[in-house]
Amino acid sequence: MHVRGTVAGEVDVRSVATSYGESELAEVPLRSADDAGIGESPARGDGGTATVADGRETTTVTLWNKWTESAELLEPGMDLLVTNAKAEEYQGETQYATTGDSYVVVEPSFLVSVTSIRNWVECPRLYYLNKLSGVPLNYPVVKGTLVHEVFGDLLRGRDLEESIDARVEERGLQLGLLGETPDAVKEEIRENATAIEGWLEQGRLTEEDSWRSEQLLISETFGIRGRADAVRRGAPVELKTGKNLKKEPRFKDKVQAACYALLLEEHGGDVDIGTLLYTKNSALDRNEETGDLTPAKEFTMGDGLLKYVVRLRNEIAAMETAGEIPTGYEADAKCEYCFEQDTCMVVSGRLDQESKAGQIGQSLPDEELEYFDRFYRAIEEERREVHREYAKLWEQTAEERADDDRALIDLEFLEKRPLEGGRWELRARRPGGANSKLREGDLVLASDGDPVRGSSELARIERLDDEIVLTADEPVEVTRLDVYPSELTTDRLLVAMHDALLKGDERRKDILFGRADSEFAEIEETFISNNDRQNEAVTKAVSANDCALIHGPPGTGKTYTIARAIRAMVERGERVLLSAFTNRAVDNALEALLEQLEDADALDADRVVRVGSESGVSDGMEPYRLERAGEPADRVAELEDAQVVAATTATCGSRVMKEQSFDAALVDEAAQLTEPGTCAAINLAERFVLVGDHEQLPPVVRAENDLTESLFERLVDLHPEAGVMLTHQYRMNQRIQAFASNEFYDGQLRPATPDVAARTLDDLEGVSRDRLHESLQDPVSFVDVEGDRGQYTDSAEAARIAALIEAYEAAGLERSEIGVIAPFRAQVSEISTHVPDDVAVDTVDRFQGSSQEVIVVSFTATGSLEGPIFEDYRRINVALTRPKRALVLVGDAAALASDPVYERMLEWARR
DNA sequence: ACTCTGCAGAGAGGA
Repeated sequence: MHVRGTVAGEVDVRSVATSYGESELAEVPLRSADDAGIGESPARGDGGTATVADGRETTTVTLWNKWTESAELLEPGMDLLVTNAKAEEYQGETQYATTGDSYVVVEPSFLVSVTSIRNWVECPRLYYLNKLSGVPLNYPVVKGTLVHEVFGDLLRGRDLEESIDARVEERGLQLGLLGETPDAVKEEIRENATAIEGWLEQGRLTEEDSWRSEQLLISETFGIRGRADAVRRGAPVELKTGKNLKKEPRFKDKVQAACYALLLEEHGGDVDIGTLLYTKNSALDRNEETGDLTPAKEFTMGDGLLKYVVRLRNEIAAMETAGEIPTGYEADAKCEYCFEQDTCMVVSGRLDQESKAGQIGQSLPDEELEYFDRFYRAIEEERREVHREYAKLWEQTAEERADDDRALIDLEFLEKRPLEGGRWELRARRPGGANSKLREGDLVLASDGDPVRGSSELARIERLDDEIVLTADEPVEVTRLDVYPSELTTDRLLVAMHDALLKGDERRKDILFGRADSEFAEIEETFISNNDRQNEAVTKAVSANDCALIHGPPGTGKTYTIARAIRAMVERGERVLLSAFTNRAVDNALEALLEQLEDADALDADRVVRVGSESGVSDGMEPYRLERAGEPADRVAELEDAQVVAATTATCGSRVMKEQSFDAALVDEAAQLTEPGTCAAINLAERFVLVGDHEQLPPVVRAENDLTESLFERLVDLHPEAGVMLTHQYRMNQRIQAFASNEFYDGQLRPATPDVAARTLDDLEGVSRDRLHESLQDPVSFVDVEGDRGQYTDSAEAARIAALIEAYEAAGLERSEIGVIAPFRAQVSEISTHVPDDVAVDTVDRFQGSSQEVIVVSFTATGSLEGPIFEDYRRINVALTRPKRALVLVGDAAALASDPVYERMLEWARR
């Protein structure tokens, strides 16, 4: 029986005399988890789980012997799972205890990766450093990855030479940055691969092996996840590119294999053999002791090792839950043999952390230490949220996942087709109307219906229509797709923050912490002659020695201003990075820049490069996209000769981009970026320019924390000397802009020209306002609809909106000139069923950054305006500033009048 | 209570 609950008090660890001698035990007071009884862990097919106490009772679980080590880690409030526990009656109360078959798992919903455990067993500090500073681009690692890829290909039956050629080609850019030539790399891989091939041949001679490569495994019981290099007859095989002439595998390698064994056990396996393949071992390296010729070392995994691995995992989970930083004393590793010793000492010294290796150098100033602490915590909170997403894979039913738009379920599997190179193409049909946040190009968990316990594979969505096309390493009979929760972004945020504080130069930090003002060079040049503020913005951007901050309200020409500034920098011979959070914003800014450069004949378009994935980059910018595959020298030349490089901030944190440096970084939509996110871009440049509007929507974060304020917003207050606000807008009729201007911009926003101020629907060809009902003839109107009281949908509003669209069409408008904005996604789909397809209907959040001739806003609130979505007034600012010529607000007047800001909006709309 | 974009991935190795 499995016992699961929350630690309810202090844990008592002591020794007792038993018939077997002296034993250690820990008594853990356990309370049932929030809504379930103790022990009510997720139902599993084997019937091994039972409810052991009802309601919120507290009981005691006794952990024996080695498990007391995990008990010492427990703090009240942590979750605990004990598998195969036995029940005992004690003074009329049911208590529980571990048995010889038990595992004790601390915070089981915290998913620890196998790599983390492998690093941790070497030294907990190594685990921490790896997380904090990432692994830079280096040849041994790239080579290791290549050998693994070739190994996978061999298992899938691909020809060796073909595989090597293809895999080396794919990594052209990385190899180029490392200064490697394809021939030399191929030769090295061939050496490693020969060992693999020979060993595989041996296996084939003796028996029929069943293989799986690169299997993604998640364990809800042990709280571990990872990707096994290969699985042979249910047992893990780990590939190592290095050499090991000892008789035994390295301990950390054994631990790694044991992790996969645990994961496989949960998937129905029962294995006690692990294989390590040291591919640099060759016949020439005959082991003196054993006469070993083969690169493979098999070892038997005892129960003890598997339990040890779970205890290691518990150490990580407990430390992360408690928010502690490891010191290295947790392990008995010797620092003098450690490759990371210097880094470890420097980090310890700079961050004033206790460390076994000792400290070097001066500690950062207190305010920087405090900043580090705050953001470290915030980023780790985000990571916990990603872990919660994982937990939902098994905590929620397929239907709940589908309702949350996190999964596509009940797909009809159509076919699997082998692709060149050993991969597979999978096809499935989805039932009509099914919706999800999955998009083409996304990485997903493709499963046969159960992504955790069933067979699942990491796959890429190639096409997403009624028919879905996927590519994957193995042929899963896919009937369900789940969003794959990735920690990549969190990892990169942490590294960006680390780099900003520990690698950033002092002058930059003086600016970030407000200890110095930004300085500007003298420039006598007019860049934009018809808009003083834009000209001032470009001047500041170009002349800043440190930073410039451009505040651009809706329609004020932010993107044009950026493009003009970059052109000026390029003309001065500088190398410039152009970045933003979203791919769309990067592509928009890049498009504007290309127009500028073309007009000015300023730069060969060949020297503009867009870095990003094929699915992220828009079709229009695809010609500028840097291809990663190819001849190394060519790939690297294309990147390094580029005078302008455009990439999202997430990509700026990639290993390839971190090798690049720039004179200036320009970040668009900077108010939508977290501080560490912004740092990922500006870390790469000598000086930076942030462009944005903190009166529009803030960064998207999962947890409520310090990440919600952008660096842009903080610096705007800190550095008035660096700021410029654009005030002339080129989008809205004067009547439309009035409310936003007064409410959000102190009345400073004004039409750039009389034409803009006076623009109405009548200016559009074939459109006449006279054909509209009188109540819609003003540029701003309000339609009072008493809603249907639905929480997130309102069909009364939706029906009314459909009628409004017909009215606008009757007045001569094209459907594509009309946009409908609603606060909730549910209402967006409700409206979509009422209006024709070519009318753009979307959430406020997704409308940010675009505009339309006519905008209809559906407030979707009846009676009152309660709910977090209405609390952030920046959202109405975005909604109301999208139209050029006409704005229609649809909603319940009584509800809107219940909030002062919305009430003022109502007065303005009704005039 | 809601909004929701990025990322190839996790692990690759050196005494």
